[in-house]
Amino acid sequence: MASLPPVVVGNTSKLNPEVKKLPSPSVPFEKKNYSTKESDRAFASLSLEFREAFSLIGGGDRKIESSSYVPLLQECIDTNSVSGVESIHGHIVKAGFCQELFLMTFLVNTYAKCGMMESARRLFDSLPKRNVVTWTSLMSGYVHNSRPESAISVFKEMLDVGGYPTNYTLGIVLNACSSLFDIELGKQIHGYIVKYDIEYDASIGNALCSLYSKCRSLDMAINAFQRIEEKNVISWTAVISACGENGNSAMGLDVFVQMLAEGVQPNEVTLTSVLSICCTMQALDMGTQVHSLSIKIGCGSDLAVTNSIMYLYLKNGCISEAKKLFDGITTISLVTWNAMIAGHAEMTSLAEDGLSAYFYGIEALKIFQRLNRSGLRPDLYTFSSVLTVCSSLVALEQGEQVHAQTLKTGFLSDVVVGTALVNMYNKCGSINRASKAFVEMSTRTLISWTSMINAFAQHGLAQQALQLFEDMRFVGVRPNKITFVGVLSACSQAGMIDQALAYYDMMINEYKINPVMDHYACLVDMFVRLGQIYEAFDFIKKTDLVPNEFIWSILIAGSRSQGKLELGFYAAEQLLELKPKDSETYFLLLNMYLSAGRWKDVSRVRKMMRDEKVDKITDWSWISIRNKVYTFKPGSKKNQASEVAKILEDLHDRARRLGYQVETNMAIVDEEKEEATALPADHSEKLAVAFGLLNTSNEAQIRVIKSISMCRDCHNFIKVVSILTSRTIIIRDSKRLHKFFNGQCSCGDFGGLV
DNA sequence: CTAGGGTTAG
Repeated sequence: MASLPPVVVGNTSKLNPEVKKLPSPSVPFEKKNYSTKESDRAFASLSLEFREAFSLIGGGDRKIESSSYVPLLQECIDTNSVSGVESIHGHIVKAGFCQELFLMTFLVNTYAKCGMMESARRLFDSLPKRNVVTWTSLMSGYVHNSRPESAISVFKEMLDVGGYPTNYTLGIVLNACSSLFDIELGKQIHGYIVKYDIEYDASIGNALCSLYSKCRSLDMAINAFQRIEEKNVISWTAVISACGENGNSAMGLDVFVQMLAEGVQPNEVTLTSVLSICCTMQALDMGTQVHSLSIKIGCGSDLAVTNSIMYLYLKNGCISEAKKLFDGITTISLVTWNAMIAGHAEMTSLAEDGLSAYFYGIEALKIFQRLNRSGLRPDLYTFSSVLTVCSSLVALEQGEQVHAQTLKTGFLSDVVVGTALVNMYNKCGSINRASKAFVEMSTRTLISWTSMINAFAQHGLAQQALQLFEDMRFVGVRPNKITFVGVLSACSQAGMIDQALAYYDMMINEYKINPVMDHYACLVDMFVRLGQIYEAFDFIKKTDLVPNEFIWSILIAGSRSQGKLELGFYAAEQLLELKPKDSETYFLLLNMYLSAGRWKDVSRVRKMMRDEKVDKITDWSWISIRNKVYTFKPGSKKNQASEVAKILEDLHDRARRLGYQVETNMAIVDEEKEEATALPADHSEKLAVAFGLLNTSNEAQIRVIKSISMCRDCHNFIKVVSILTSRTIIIRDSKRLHKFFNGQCSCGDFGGLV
């Protein structure tokens, strides 16, 4: 168990040590007599709905007591009725109950709960006397209305006039610290709590637990939890959430099981926290059990619980279960919509193949449209997810529309939305607009900086990437391992070997970040780009690195372009062993043996493909023009006579005159197998690009998505097409983004190209 | 008067 924090005896002198001996907060009611006329007039001033409620408690009767207003005020809280509070307040004034401290306190609380902090404060200031509950009500109001700094200043005011805090008061102050991430004040309060030995109290312990959780100190949060004498369901829930929020999901689930074992009944809030943990752990089994449990304990229809389960199912690919839950919800909240959209957005990266990923993305956009029509207003969660979807769909037009919507609604100023926008423009091939979006952000997080650095790197703009990295360090943001992936890949693309090694060293020694596979991949990539393929192999051996698929495909591409065939075969066989179910790899290997004329190996690979039932590869491309999606398969007969085929033929002719040579050995053609392997394949992206050229204006960018990675032949061809047509052509394949312009590609003609 | 929850970016 971790030790308690040091007691900071800061400005706690005003805190009263007599915390345990507080005067009873409730003030006895004083009964008064009122004239009939007065009472009737007061009753008439009530709004209709409350007059009705009033008569139920005998409001017409002239002997009404001050406490009779409490249920009415409670009703205002429950229904969030602003006009109701004002009306009842008026009635109370007329009835002459303004001296009733208890009632006035309740009124302050009611104003606060209804979000009317100005009224609450005005009433508070007008009171001739207040007790600690009045003070606490006002503070709690500020916390609930997202004004934690006001809550703290009220707390200081109270201490200044000699008020005594209670455990409730301290809980609220801790809560305010938590919203402000003010760990310093939090520790002072904690010091006071330790000094007067009241850590055992649940309202204090629970608040401490969530404070430390929010301030990223899981040990302290657990410590606070353990010191609570009578742990209630809220204590357990707080500590479970703390585990989840601080990256220890497994412990969170353990604590949940322990809670059940100790016979503490979870409630809907507990289950939501647990479900959220299941989600991050992709623990579908546990989540399903919690789903059953939620039904058993009667909170199966709680909206937050349902949203969590729905999201869990989505993230685990159980679309129909998620849809069933969604359809069963009677009042769909914004969070429900957001979870649906985020779930589908997530599916686009989890999907097995590019084609299904694409359809999940389309589905997410459809849900977003339905949300817009439903009358609810999208928020920052919605916009961030939708922008991510636009990124994976390379859907620039939709992305621009969402951009406009974020501007109009004011959510553009949110840092997460801003970062999502940077990524959207980047992944749609527009580095200039990505950079503009980044520059216009008012605040930036590590993720924002990292996104922009990686964006520059992906576009082959090494200098800008490195400059931005230095800017980021200059403003004091600490890079993480993903930042270094951007930095190293920028160096590697530009062939800056010395800088790459220097940054690699900086990462390990200055920032104490252990290299991961992506960093190695950058360095291997760099050696290969510089033509040092044996150095690349040496580097792998030297680092005891077990290469992953990405590294093998870099080595394959390098070996092929440098004519080191034996290395290429070796690497390809390794890749196949690593990904035995990957049809793309089989075709790659097949092509390599075919082009080398190694027929024995050709038939061996063919046999393996038959055994594994790999007989075709889903080469699909699609292009979106004016919000309509067009899908293409590799050159099938029906396209031969079309205008698309004509354009393509013409482009081929003109490309040949510019020196382009067809590579005839690429076998990525389905259906007409045997023949097709010998023919220059019109892979799907060629058709999609031709279609795009035909159907857009002369200056427009062409943006195509492809389900598998581009082959070398198509890559060469499209480069030439970008010269012939003076167009920018963007192709996002399964591995990376290719932005072709004036005969060049942003990938630097490299990176797993086969 | 009090404490815990669901959905966002690399």
